[in-house]
Amino acid sequence: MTKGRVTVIDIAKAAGVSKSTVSLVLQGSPLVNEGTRAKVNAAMRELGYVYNRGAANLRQTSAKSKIIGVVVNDLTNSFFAELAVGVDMVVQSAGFVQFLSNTSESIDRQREVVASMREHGISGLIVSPARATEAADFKPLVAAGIPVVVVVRSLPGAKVSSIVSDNQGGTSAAVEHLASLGHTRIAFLGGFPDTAVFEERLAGYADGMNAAGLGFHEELVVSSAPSRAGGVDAIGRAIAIGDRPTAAVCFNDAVAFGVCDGLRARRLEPGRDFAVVGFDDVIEAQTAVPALTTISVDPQSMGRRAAQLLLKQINAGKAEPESVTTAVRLVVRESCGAAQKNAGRKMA
Amino acid sequence: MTKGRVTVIDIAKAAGVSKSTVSLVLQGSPLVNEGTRAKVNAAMRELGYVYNRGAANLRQTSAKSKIIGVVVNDLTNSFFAELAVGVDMVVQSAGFVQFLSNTSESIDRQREVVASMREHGISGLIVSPARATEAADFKPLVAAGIPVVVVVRSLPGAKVSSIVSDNQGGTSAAVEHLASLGHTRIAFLGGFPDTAVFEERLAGYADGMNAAGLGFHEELVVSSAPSRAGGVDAIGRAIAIGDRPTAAVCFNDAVAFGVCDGLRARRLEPGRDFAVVGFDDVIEAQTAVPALTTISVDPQSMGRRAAQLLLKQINAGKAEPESVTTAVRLVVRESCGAAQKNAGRKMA
DNA sequence: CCACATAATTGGAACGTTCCAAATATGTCA
DNA sequence: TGACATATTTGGAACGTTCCAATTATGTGG
Repeated sequence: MTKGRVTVIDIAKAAGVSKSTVSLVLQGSPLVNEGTRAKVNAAMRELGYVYNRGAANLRQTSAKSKIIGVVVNDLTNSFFAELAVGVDMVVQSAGFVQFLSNTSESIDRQREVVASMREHGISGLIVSPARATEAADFKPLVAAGIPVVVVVRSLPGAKVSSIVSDNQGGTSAAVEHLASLGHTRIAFLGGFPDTAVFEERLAGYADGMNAAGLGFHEELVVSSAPSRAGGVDAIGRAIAIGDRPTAAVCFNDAVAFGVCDGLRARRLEPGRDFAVVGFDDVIEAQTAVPALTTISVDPQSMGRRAAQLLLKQINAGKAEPESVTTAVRLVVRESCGAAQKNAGRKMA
Repeated sequence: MTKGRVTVIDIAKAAGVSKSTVSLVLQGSPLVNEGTRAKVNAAMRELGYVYNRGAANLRQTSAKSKIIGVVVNDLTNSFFAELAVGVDMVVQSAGFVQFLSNTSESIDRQREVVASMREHGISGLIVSPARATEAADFKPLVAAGIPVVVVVRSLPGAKVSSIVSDNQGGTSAAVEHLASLGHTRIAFLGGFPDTAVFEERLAGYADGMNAAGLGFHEELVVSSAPSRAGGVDAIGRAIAIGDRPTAAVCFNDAVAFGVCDGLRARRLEPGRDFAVVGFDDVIEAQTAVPALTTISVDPQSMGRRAAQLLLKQINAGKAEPESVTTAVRLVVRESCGAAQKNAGRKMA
C-alpha cells in the first residue's frame, strides 16, 4: 500500500490526465478546465498527496519557498517573542510561513541555523544578531539575492537593511522627564557596555543630563547583565555610592524590574522613594506593581515593520538596503512617581 | 559573475574531479583521498558553494533533513518560549536545527504551518496543539513515518506520543497545602472549561477538596481567560460571592498574577489577606512581589524530555506512541502566606 | 611480469517537480 | 466545409543531488 510516496504521476494516472496537467492544477493555473481540476483535486485527496517543495524549488531557479526565516538571540526574553509574533502577523497574511530559531547569543549556533535556513531556501531573513556577529556575516546571503533585515541591534558596516528603535532619543526623553520631576542625581543602570544598543542608550542619557544642566558623571552609570538579576545587582551598587541617586533610567525593562526588586529588599518603595524608568515596554510593564514608567518600543509593531520591509524587498526582487529607526515614546506610569496624587513634586 | 547558483558540477570542474567525488566529499565518505578532499573543500570555499538540501532529499527517499519542527499555540506566553528553549538544547546537541512556528491558537494557521513543515521534510514534530485540534489531525504525519510528540495538551484518541504534566496531582497538592494552612474556603480560578488541561486541573482540585473533607462546591470555581486579565476578572467575581473564599488555586501563573493585581486593587494584600497558588512556575514567579507559590512544571525540562523522546523515535525509525506524564512539585513561596514569620497560622 | 586485491574515481540513471513548445480539441465565421 | 482563433492538454527536457555499477590507479605476492 504505502510503498514510496505519492507523486504527481500517481495523481495523473488516477485522474486520467498527464502530469503536466496536475502541475497546472497545483499552481492554480486558469488554463485548466474546471471539470479536470475537480477530478485532479479529488484524486489528490484520495491518495493523500503531499506536495514536494524540494523538487519544485529544484526546477524553478528563483527558489521562492514561501518561507521566511527569523533568528533571534534570546527567546526567553519576551521582547523577542513579541517581535516574532509581530513578524508572523504580516508574513502570514502575505501567504508566507515563518520559521523561528533561537541562537541563545551563540555566534556558532547562529551560523548553523542561518546555514540551515539557507539550505532550505528561505526567501528572506529577519535577524536580531548574536553579540559577536560581524558585519560580513550576512554578506553571502545578500550576494545570493536573499533579502536580510537586521532588527534591534544594528550591524555597523553591513550592507543590509536594519530597523532599530531610537535608543538615544528614548533615554534622553527619560532623563528629561525625571529632571522635570525635580531629580538631579539620575543613574543609568544595567546593560553590557560592549554593545551598540548600550552605547546608544547611554549616549541619550548623557545628552539628557547635559541638556538638563546636570552634567555627565561617570559614577552614575553602573553596567550589569541586561536581566532582572542584573538589575538587582546594579541597584545594589548604585545605592552604595556616596551621593546616592534618587532616580534611574534602566537599560531595559528586565533590569528595571530587578531594580524594583532590589529597592524593596532595602525597604525602599519604587515610585515613592526612588524613581525608576525602563526601556522596551514589555507586556508585563503595565500590569506590574508599581506599573512601570518606560520607553515604549512595541516589539510587535517593530516586527511588523521589519516584515513589511522584508516583503517589499522580496517582491522587488532586489532592493536597496534601507535603514529605519522607529520612534519611541515615553509612557508615564507609576514607577517614576509622577502618577502620585500630587504630581510634579520632588520625591525622596 | 553570479549567474545562476554554484553546483557540485562547478566545484567538480574547478577541482578537476567528477561530481561523484564532490558528492562523496560532501557526505564525508572515507573512500576519498585526503588530497582530493582538500582540493574539493578549497574549491567550495572559493566559489561560495551552498548545499542544496532540496535536491539531496529528492534523491534519497528517506528524506532526513536534520530539522525538527516545533509548533506552539501561544508564543507570547513565556511558558512556551521556555519550552522551545528546552527542546532546542537537546535537538542542537544531536546535530539538528529547530524551526519554531506559532499558531496563536488558530487551527487553520496550525494546519498551514504543519503542512509547510512537512513539505520541507522535517524529520519530527513537537506540537502544543491549538484549542480545536482534533485527534485525527496528525494522522497523515505519523502515517508517513514522521514521529510526532504532543506536549502540554493531550490529544485523547490520537495515536501519538505525548508529554503532559501531572495536572491533577498538582492542583490536588496545592489544595492540600492550603488546607493544611487552615483555609476552608478555597476557590479554583481561571481557565477555559473546554480544554483537557482545565478538566484535569479541576479534577485535582476536587480531589484535594474531598480529601481534606471540605467537599466540592460549584460556586467556588470561576472560569475565565487563562491570562493575567482573566485573573483580574475571576478574582473580582470570586470575591463577590456570599461566603467569600480566603484562598485560591489558579489555573496557571498568568491567572495568579492577575488575581494578585485584582486583590491589590481592592486593598487586599496577596499572601497576607488572601492566599494564592499558581501553576507552571514561569520564570517571573520567583521574582514577583510577593513571590508566587506555585506548581512547578519546568517548561525547559519538559521541552528537553519531549525532544529526547522525539529523537529516540527518529533514530528507531518507527516507534510506538508512548505517553509520559512529568512529575510536578509544589514550590512554596510567599503568595500563599506560609512563608510569613509565624508560619502555619490561619490567615484573614 | 602476471594475477589479484584494494583504493580511488567516475559516468550515467534516478528522484518529483516545472517549464516549454507543440499537439489536440472546440468553437466561429465566411 | 475549410480556415482560423481559442481553449485545453501533453510529452519531453531540465533542476542539483545521490546511488550504483563499472572503471581506472595503486599496491602486493609469487
